[in-house]
Amino acid sequence: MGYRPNATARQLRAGRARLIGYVVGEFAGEPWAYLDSPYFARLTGATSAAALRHGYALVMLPAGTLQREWADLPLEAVIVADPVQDDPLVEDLLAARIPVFSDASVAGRTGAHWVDIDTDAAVRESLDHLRAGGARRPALVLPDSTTRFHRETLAAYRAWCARHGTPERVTLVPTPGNGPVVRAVEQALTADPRPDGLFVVAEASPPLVMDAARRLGLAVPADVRVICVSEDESAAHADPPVSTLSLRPADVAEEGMSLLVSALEADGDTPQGVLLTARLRARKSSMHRN
Amino acid sequence: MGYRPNATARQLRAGRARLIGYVVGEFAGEPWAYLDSPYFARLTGATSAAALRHGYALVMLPAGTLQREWADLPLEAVIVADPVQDDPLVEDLLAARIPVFSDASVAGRTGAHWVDIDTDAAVRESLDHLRAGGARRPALVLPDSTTRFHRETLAAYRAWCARHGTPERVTLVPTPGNGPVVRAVEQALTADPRPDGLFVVAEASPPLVMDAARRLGLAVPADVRVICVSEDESAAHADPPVSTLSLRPADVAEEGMSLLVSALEADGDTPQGVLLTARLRARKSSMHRN
DNA sequence: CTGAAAGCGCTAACAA
DNA sequence: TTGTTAGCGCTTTCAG
Repeated sequence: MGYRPNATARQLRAGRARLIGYVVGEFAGEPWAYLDSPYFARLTGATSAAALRHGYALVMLPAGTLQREWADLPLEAVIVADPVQDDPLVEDLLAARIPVFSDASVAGRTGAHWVDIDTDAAVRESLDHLRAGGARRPALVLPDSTTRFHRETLAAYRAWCARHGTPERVTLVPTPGNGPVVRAVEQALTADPRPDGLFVVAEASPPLVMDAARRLGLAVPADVRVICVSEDESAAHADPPVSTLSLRPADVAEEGMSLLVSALEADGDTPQGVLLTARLRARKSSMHRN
Repeated sequence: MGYRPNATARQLRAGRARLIGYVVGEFAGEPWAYLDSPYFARLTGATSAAALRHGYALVMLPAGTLQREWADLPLEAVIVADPVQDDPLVEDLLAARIPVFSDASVAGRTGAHWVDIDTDAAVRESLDHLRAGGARRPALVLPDSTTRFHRETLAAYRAWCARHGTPERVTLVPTPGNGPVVRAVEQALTADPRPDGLFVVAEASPPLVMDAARRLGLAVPADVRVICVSEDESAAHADPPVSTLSLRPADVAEEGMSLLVSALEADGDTPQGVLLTARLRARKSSMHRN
């Protein structure tokens, strides 16, 4: 017959709603713009998938809001992807004794768990790769953001430059979006002396980065070797194919959810974390032999 | 003091959980791949935003699953974005008496509401625009999918060709992704006689479509005028800037959520729907004067 | 105006 | 085995 048990009543009885909140700390200005980023799109999808597989459903929350604005949702935990520095949301959540899952910036705090990328190793590998391709003066194009990954990327880049006795060439991108990033790339490539390597951390469509170099009359990789931090599949189809550093959103989601679920299930307040290694996909844009 | 009311108990008392499910009917093979599409990314974000604004939270559900797989979620309604033809999920939901919100393919069914794009008008406007730019033999690059929009696009294209006495030139793209679409574009552009207009409905990075034409030695728009159905912001920055037909995901989400909420609140079983007009953004890739 | 009680729909424990 | 009951935490109603 057509009987369907009442899910809410079961949840009340069980004492758990099997619901996990998901917020992105970045892009506070445009609360949902983060889905336009291939990285966050993948991360969000993979997180949903992993949650479902563990028997939890994911509730999408708008970036830049506080716990009190959706306090009437029975969330067992909240995932805060890429929080900004001293994110008030993280504090709010922790104060409300709601388990938080985020990146390494919450490491050590009670009720907080995390997964993150080994930024230092990733930046070092990328810059070493550019150097191996002949780039002696690699420039960095970085979003002007206080995300842990971006802060650490800048620090790692500076350390690398110091180690190699190379002056730093950093162009900050004020806002997300293809337009601003392309302008920053052009700016970086027209500096004097011109960089012979480019590490584009700000998210942009890789074909557009190639277009920018072409417009300036620069050959990639002969004149400038390029690596983009990107999950955008179009990198492989660009002309030339663009080397990418993948932050492995699918694996981050997978590993993170396993950790979160065991923490929830074990009722563990003991903070735990996992560190993953980024993956460099070398393509033609960075491979050059003199 | 630190008292926090139990959300589940309140929901049980209130008899409503203020939770709405969200599934995409397409991409059944890769349940979460839809977020890689700028269209669905926007649609998903905007739907979340609109839901929250109306006091509902959105729960992400994997494409290609059935109601029974997440039956223990207290969903007041489920949004099925772009269902495939005779989608079993829609039937499943309707049978379980869960209100469904989807596209025009569910129009008229009890407990179902919808919002959709006027496909016929959109296709006609696009092809007329290509023709006004001098394209006498426009070709169509279409995903091999049974979504209502894709079915109706094909029908509208055929009707337009018949009306103008032009033979049909249709290239079907077997699977989503930049690679397959770019190959289909190349195939379409190397047909004999070569088309002088291209309506790319399959989602691809617009700069890559320009790259494909360039590789074949074709000038855009002089040799071939191009319109892409795309929400990808990179279209505006491509070389040349690519004309796009926007399916207005943000407005679809907005209008749809208003309708859904009033249906839920009014307890209305009477089917209702809204039809929106797509927006053509003419850029250089389609503007040519002989 | 303050306080007690009923009941939302379920499940787990217990009684028959 | 099958049937009854208590109680999850809240809100609303009703009594004091």
